[in-house]
Amino acid sequence: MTNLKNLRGMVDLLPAQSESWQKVESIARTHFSRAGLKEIRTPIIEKTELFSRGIGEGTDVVGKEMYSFDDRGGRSCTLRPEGTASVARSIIQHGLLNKGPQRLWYEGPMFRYERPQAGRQRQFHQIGVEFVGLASVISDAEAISIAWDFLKDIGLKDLTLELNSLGSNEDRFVFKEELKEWLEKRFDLLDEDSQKRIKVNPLRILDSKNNDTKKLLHDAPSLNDFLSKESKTRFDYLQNLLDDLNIPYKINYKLVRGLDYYSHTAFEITSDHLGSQATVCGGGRYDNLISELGGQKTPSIGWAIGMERLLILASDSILTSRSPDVYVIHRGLESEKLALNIARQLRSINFSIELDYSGSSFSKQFKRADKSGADWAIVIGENEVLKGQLKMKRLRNIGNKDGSKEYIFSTGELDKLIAKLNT
RNA sequence: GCGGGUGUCGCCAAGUGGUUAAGGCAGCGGCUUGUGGUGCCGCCAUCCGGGGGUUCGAAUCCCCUCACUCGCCCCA
Repeated sequence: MTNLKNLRGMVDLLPAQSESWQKVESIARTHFSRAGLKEIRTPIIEKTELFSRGIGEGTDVVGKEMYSFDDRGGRSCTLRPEGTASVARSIIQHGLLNKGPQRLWYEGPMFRYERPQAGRQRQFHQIGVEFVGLASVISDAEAISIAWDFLKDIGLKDLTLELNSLGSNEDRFVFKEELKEWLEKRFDLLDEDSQKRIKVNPLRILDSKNNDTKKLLHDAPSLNDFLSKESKTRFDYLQNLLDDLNIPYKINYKLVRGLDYYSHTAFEITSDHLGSQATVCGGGRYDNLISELGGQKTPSIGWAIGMERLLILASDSILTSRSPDVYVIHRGLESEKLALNIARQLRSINFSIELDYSGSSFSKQFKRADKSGADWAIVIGENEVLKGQLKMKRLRNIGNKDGSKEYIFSTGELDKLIAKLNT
């Protein structure tokens, strides 16, 4: 087993966890379908160009985190590092906007070549929502509220919604020049990373984690002061709507986010229980992405939640795994046939049944039955077969009304056994 | 790409130069030739991430390497 191990940062999802994932996914689906969203599934590999153009050449994701390779035809391909660009591409390609605005969700693996650490893997999973072709502030509020309510429903506590407005392209352009000038005057005081960023992406210096730079930035021009009247009104109205929905938020003027396509609304939902990678959900408005990729100008907003991070935070009720309803114990050839048959019949009416395969002693089988967590054991041995009977035993005391632990049914009256199971 | 930490059975874990590598959990078998959750007994690493070296002798010291992990950057 020395060579054949998983690639770094690629994680197996083992049976012990898959049930929790399914629960989360099922809750997500409920939320999405209530909100009238439709699912979209796109390939996990795209032309490299889609991401470099869509996400932005200057971003970390494109600059150093993409899983890119040439296929046998010499085309440069990339494992998707995020979902939005693919969704945008698909919408343009299939002319979906001719049918009106698209309200979509997606789920699946994403790939980023980074050093793995807590809450970060190279293959990770996002579940995301995109409202494409919607410009109104209500759509921002709606998108945010879907994320917020979903996370709350999963049982996450101590979440913070951080909110900012990046303004329009024009706002940002003016601000960027101003900021650049301000920073250049203080070039020597900046940390190395930030010095490099001045030319490429000065906005990103704003959320530098370097303490000295942070201090310095206290007096830097704020993007907020450069927002046009329209942008400001927009931002104010969004806050207004969130207030109405009783969704608490914290304005964070330094929140810029690492993908180029955002404008106006940008937000993150964070938790202090995640260690260093605090963001569980991130998103924003991307009014220029679709046109950037060759479509019509199409205002849009979306977000993505990291499944792995979500599951780190999920409540115990999501994480506990389900036991079978009934454990079937049997010994002997005839019993085996009957056991298989009974299991099948009970399964057909939606009971979950675990059948013992060991052929070991009853005592052993009972121990296993107990460990399985099942409430009931059905015991089928030679005596039972001879008498045409089934013995059913209660393994746990929950809801034991009549005080009895053992029940005997004839094989002909399975309905009585089922009635007992339902008590 | 750059820092810090760790690497002994499926999981947890003792052992820090002296040769049979504790223990617990899980697993398997038995006590109990048909009845559970307790208890008791037995089995379960010729090997200590890998490769070199030092030594009479190493899991324990040195070197290299790999993997995992936490953090930086950035993000989900």
